[in-house]
Amino acid sequence: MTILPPKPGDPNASQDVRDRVLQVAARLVAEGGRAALTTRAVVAAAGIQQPTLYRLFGDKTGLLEAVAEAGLASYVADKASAEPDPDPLLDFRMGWDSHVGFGLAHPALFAIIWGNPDPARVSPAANAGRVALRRKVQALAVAGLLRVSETKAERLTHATCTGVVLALLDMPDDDRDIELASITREAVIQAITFAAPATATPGPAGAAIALRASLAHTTGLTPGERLLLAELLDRISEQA
Amino acid sequence: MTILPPKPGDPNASQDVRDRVLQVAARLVAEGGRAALTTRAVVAAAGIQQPTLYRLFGDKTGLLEAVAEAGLASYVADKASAEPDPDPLLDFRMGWDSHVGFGLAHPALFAIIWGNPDPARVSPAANAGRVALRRKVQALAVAGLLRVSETKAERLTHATCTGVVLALLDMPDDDRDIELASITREAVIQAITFAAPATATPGPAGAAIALRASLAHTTGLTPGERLLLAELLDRISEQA
DNA sequence: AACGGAAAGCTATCGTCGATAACGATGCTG
DNA sequence: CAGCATCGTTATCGACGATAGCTTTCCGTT
Repeated sequence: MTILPPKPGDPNASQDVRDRVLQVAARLVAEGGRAALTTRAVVAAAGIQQPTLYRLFGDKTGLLEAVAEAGLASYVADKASAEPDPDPLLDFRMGWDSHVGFGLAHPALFAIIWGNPDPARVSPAANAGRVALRRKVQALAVAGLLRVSETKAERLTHATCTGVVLALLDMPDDDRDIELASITREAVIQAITFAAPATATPGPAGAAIALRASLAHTTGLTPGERLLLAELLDRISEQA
Repeated sequence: MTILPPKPGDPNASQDVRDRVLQVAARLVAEGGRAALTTRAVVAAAGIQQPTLYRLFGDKTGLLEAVAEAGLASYVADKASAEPDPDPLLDFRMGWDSHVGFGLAHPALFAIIWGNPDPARVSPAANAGRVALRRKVQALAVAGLLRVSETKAERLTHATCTGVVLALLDMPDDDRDIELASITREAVIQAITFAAPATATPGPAGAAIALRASLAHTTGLTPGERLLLAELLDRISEQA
């Protein structure tokens, strides 16, 4: 007459329980951040006891890492099902966008995995992501596109992509400058490969930006004219 | 016969106590990370009681933010004492390196401020850093060096620099690829600035002249808007 | 079919943490 | 001197991470 222990005699009941705990924990993290992941909340929601939780995951850190790894694994499972694109550059772009997508879909998990650096601990989840990145960088190198060492390219990509996602997560979710991700991605490609720029640099934008910046120091304009001019310059700037 | 309450009747004793608490808290964070910052450890090391701590900082989050702000403030105080370098590009590089230096000097504080995104909360410490960055980007724009909008340049710089520092902090401190910081810095400069200034003469007039010259190549403007913009640019140009 | 060992479950508990209520002491003000 | 505000002090609450010790259940062996 307990809650619902699925089957006492199930041979793979352990794995079943473990999956259920991970599912519950992932939901708690997604809803309330890492602070909401308390052992008591997990055991209550999963219908188990605290000692069971500790037998499964060792301690709370183990649970957290298991949640992170499972979340990342379930995300890359969809992406990695298809073999990598033959174009290494396109594959690199897709990998970048996928990583950004994971961050936006699982803000708390992303911040836990990549927002709390600790040289001592090696996170299996972070490792998995790094391996995927290394493969894509290696493909670039094989294609002769890399202008820096593989290590440098990998580190620069990982660092900038992580920074972009954290910056995006710090904006209100209904006002995220998602363009920031693609702009940075192309900047990274520019920095590590010989690939030609995807978009040519327009002429007027630079001057418009410069004038916009010093607009406050202009004279001879009415307030209305200045406001109108600012709007026009902003539009030209964004065309870049 | 207590430990050492500095002076019961001191008029500015409150500020004195607050500073002492901040100092103790900063030391605890630096030595043991954010987990070591418990209210009990702080009150014991500072020789005060828990209610005093809560009267000073509201709650633990308030204490944490105060520590972060004080740490960042004490760091930028040294740097900002001198006025910015006249060369905006050099000033930008120095700002980047200073930010990286702060991160390496205060790993725990950096991770707390920039590694845990939360759109709801506005961290005063993070704001201070952002203001400093905005000034430097603005100087680039005024000099006609910017090829993207100020907003984009600021966001890209902030995101990548944060990512680089977090990546560096994730390496063992005796094997940090510090070159990663400068490589990324130059990549960012490549991405957001022109190699050569876009405007020959700095200031509004020069930018207006440059934009007026390339006005025919602008897109996204109606004929009426283009005509109006031309008139405004002509008036600004003549102010030179 | 009976038995022994192993694995898992359960209850109860410990020490720590963040936070606060309630009281007392002190100094300033009118 | 009375009143008030500020600050220090004690005691306590509920929640948390973690664990000891006992009980139950299951499976393979004899």
